Amino acid sequence: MKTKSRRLLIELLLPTADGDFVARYSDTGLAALEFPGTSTPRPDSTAATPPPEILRWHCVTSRAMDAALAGRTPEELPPLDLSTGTEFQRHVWQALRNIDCGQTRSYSEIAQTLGNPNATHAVGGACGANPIPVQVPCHRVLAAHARLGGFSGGLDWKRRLLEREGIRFQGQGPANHPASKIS
DNA sequence: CCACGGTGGTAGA
DNA sequence: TCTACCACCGTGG
Repeated sequence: MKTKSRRLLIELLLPTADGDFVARYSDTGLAALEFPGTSTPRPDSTAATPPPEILRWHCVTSRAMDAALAGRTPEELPPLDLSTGTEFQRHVWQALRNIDCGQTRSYSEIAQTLGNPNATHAVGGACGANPIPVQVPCHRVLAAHARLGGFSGGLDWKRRLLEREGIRFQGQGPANHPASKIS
């Protein structure tokens, strides 16, 4: 394996009802997804014609986004290239993928799943480093007591995604709530 | 080594 | 309910 030949990053515009996302592909699959307005305003075209395979993946990604943004589980996903993260991060991302649509987990629950019950804060960091938001559902991770918690892409997006899935959450009270727990 | 987070929990105001 | 602080962890400088 020497030099990871994944420098091949092709950017493609991904129009949705919620705006134009930008998808980036490596030679092994979808490597990143960016919310509308954030970064790369133009996918650019200098990169000649993308390989047919990538165009096919992009098609799948497009359908997957339409479904996800509508609060449904995509029927098919393109191969995901999550090789960029550290091992810990990849474990977290994998755990995120195990959360079904409409369900949630807390940062500490994810930490427990990884067998590292005290790495809750680190889990938050890994979620923030998630290169493929929406499809790798980092938005389904809430803080303790179903509090909203944070979100790299902006809390407005997190709320929207959760609402589309019919998920209920507490107002983002900045403080903790020792009382009334949800069992 | 140090500082910083998408945290969690406690203790006081 | 909100702020202040501490404990814990993985990352990056």
